[in-house]
Amino acid sequence: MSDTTNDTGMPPGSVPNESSVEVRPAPTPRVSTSDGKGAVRLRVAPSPTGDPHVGTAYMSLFNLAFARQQGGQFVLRVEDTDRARFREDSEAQLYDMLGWLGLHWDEGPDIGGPYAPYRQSERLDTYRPYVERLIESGHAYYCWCSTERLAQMRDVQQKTKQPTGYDRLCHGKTREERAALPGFSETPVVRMLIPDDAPLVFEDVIRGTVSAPRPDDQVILKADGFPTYHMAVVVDDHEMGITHVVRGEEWISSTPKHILLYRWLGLEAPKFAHMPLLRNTDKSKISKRKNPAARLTWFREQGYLPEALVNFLALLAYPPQQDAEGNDVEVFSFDDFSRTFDWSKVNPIGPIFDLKKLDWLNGVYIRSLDVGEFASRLLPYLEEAGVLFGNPSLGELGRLKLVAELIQTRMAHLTEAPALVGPFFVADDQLEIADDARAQLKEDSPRVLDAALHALGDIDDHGPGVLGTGSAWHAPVIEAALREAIVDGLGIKPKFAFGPLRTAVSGQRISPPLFESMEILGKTSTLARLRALRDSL
RNA sequence: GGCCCCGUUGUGUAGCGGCCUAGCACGCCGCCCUCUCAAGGCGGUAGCGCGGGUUCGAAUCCCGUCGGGGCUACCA
Repeated sequence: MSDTTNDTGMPPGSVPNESSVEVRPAPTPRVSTSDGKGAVRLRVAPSPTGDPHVGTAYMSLFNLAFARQQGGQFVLRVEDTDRARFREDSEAQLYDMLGWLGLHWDEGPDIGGPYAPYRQSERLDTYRPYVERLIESGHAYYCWCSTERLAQMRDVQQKTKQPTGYDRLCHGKTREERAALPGFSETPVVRMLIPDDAPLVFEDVIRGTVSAPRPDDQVILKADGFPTYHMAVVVDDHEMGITHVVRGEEWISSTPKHILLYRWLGLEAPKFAHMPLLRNTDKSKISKRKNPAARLTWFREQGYLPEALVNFLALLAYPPQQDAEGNDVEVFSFDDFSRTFDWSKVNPIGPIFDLKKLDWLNGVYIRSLDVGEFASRLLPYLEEAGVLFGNPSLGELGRLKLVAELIQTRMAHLTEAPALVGPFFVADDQLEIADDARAQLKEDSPRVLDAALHALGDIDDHGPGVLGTGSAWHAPVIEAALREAIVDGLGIKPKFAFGPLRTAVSGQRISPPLFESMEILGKTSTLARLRALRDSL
């Protein structure tokens, strides 16, 4: 078992105990230190065809957990063989998101490694000899059929309810012989010649013995000279020394092709683990079209903490951790997950990607952060919303930390911060009173506000220290004064006594605790805001 | 259509022939706490798809059935 440390999915409470709000240093460029000789080697092999997919993070998590447990390596390989769907910025986004999640790879296109290059488009020369060997040994053959003929053929097969599959028109023919027939294309592809006795059963580390459909004569080299996934994955996994192929269940049906390729090439096949597929609410395979959460970037936009997402993902199709007494523990770190990880515990049922538990977990992680750390995580969202700008002053950061303390138990998403924090960073005469807040003011509001103004005016806020510290302007004093004046004095129930004050101070119906808010704002601002609302009635 | 994979409360899971009148977490509902909203505490709701077997005994094993999903590309 590995004792390799990593910084993925920090557990609650393991954050640095830094008491100030700090701005993060720029990430230092990573360089691969892998020697490619780990006990086990796993990889994740996404294709850069758009926004990074949540499934990629899910696969990476399980790959990494096992690799770390075994003291092996985790490789990131970019499968960019589909030139039609290739998206330029996709790769950078992928690095960004996996890095954000703390799912770090030991080798990859960006950091190199002993088996570089890690981008398939840069490995074209690698595949050629393998394809040649297959053609020479008679396991593969050229095919000149045009896409039109292929489509037509499939059409007929489907209409006559025949199994679909290539009809081998080109097999055994020379270019000249084939050219005489219709549906000829100048640039050939190369196809596998699937034998009748192709092995259809294989061992899966999650599912045990699995049988798969009989493949047809799959294309392994495209007309544009790029290998298909099937060819590239087998060659690369072999050349890169991959010991465990972990991928989605959708690949079960093509595994026989890969096994055949390994066999023909005389290579040892890796172990296979087919993970269940994450689902939309309607149980279909999770898709960006049906589910915004299929986009990895969505989680950061929505104010989720990366450690919460990692924790959540580790709970999908996998049981929780257990404590010494055998009780379930749902909140845990990547290291805990990795330490106890076992393929046999993976549930083959495809879990529905339901955000409810993630929302709860996010709250749990938010509450577990040190206040300073919490405040610094708020910064990007506050800047995005225009509550704070560029380089906040020391005073602003100090105030933010005080406010952060009040709102930490009141948030499920970081995106909720601007609404809660905003009132503390707006000029008194710029504070907007929300319509719904104003609407719920009762006819006794003026009396309440007058009483508050009077009672608070008597509190002495002079004294040493910032924010009135050292003065009498403290939440307990403020509360006592207000209760005496309004609850006792006017005989108004607390619930109604403080409503108008809350609205005056925050502009909202719902806000952080009132008296603490007043303390942070200071006497001058508090009175100005109470006065402003009073004057507007 | 064909071939595969899968089937425990709304969701995620535990269960691997008797400890199951099916446990846990989230959600939901109610109560408590309370200056709002949260957080926290306490309690509650809801499930083995269906039908046959095997067995003294089945959520657990077998068969069928129904249901869901995946694949069926010069996409991954």
